[in-house]
Amino acid sequence: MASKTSAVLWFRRDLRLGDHAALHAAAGRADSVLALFVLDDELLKPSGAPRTAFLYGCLRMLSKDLDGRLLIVRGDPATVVPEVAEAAGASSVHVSIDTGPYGHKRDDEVATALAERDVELVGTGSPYAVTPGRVTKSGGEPYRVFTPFYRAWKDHGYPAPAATQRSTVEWTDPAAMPSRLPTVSIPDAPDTGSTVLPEPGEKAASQLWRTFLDGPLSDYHRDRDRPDRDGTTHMSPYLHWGCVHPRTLLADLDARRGAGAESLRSEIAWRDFHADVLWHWPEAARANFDRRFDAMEHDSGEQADALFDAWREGRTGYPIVDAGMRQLIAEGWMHNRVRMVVASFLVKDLHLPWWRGARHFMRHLVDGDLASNQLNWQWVAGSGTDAAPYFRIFNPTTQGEKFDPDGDYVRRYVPELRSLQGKTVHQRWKLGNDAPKDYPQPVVAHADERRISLERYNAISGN
DNA sequence: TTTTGAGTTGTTCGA
DNA sequence: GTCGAACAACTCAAA
Repeated sequence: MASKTSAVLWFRRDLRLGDHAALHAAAGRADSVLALFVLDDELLKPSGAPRTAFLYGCLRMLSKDLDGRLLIVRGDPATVVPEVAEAAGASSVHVSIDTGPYGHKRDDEVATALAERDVELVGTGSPYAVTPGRVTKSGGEPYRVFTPFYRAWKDHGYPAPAATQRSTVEWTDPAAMPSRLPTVSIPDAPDTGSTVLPEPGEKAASQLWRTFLDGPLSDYHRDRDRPDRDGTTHMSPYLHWGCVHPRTLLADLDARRGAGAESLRSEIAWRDFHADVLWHWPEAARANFDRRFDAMEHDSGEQADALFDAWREGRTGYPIVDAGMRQLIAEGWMHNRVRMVVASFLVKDLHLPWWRGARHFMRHLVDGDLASNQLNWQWVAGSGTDAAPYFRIFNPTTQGEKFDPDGDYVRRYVPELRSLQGKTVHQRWKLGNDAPKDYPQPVVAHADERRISLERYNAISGN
């Protein structure tokens, strides 16, 4: 009888057991599979407390689903993954492909280190419906514009969800592993202050998705823009850590008709698009995608820092902006429409560089995702793909009146304005002496700042 | 190579 | 209050 073979399944942004291509690959190749997660300080560094706490929660749920058979080690993956593979007697380490700038480099190093021990690093699937790099123009060039990408993405197609095989997988018991491995237990969640996080894990993701399908989906195309309504999926943190795979969601959407399903499908494609762009242009995580914007004049110094603090803390005197910034701190999440409004305010009204805002978002968002975050910020700033026309500058007051027409969203997050009725929360100038005294005056005048932004844009565009 | 149509999410102004 | 036009020019993608 042949000896038993084993493989390692190294979890990263795929913290689930259902519809897991790398798990299938591992189970198809070996008799037993060791589940591994590596606490990589390098990866966790830019992640703020909310995202780290959510990650630890997801790890706890995953470990529970594995009956505790999840090995957690701390260290540099290029060192510890080969150690674990050797200790497990594995001939292959299986992963979902990571196409991010850091993950890609890390996996190259790990693959090299593994190869020295005759262990293969096998990448199967990715956290995207279509793995970045696969959708190209007919000449093989990557897309820079969403709409043609979206058409090609739909033509390319995405695989159907794979059936769950968890019962047929024999999981290796990490308790039987040598003690010299740098194993740790899941750390206590970092203090997230007053931030209330979503329920972590695969089951929570699945339940939330079912609830969305049965309710808000049919009106998603309308309600997704309304921060005062609960019309969005709230799936972003789960998608980020892979508690659910996007193709699982797409399969449900494809089984339904309607504008809501089509609208959400396109949002999922946006997520794929930004990952694809970052795969082809990794420097877009830090630098302007359109390098002409390198010459854009930004404000700096004490005054600018004070305005940045006002923005961060939600005391700009623009209610929809302040509500959004306070929601970010309260929930580690902000409604998408409001993300655009506060981003536009930072860039076009305060004249601060987009990356200052992007960094703040990454520190506080539970769903903080490098590709989506950085490229959406660049979109607002005008330096990204599909850049907004120069004249598309959000008016924070108009946006508030339009998308929070009854003022419910603002009142939820800005207690100083709770005494105001209806949409008057957006129109304090109408109140005269009745305006709340404990809410700040606008830190800048939008009309003036809009003009300045247009002038600065003209200065770099050669007009 | 040239041409053509189009490009997530908006605002303001004047009739 | 509502509505349509104006707001630059350029790049991208595909025929």
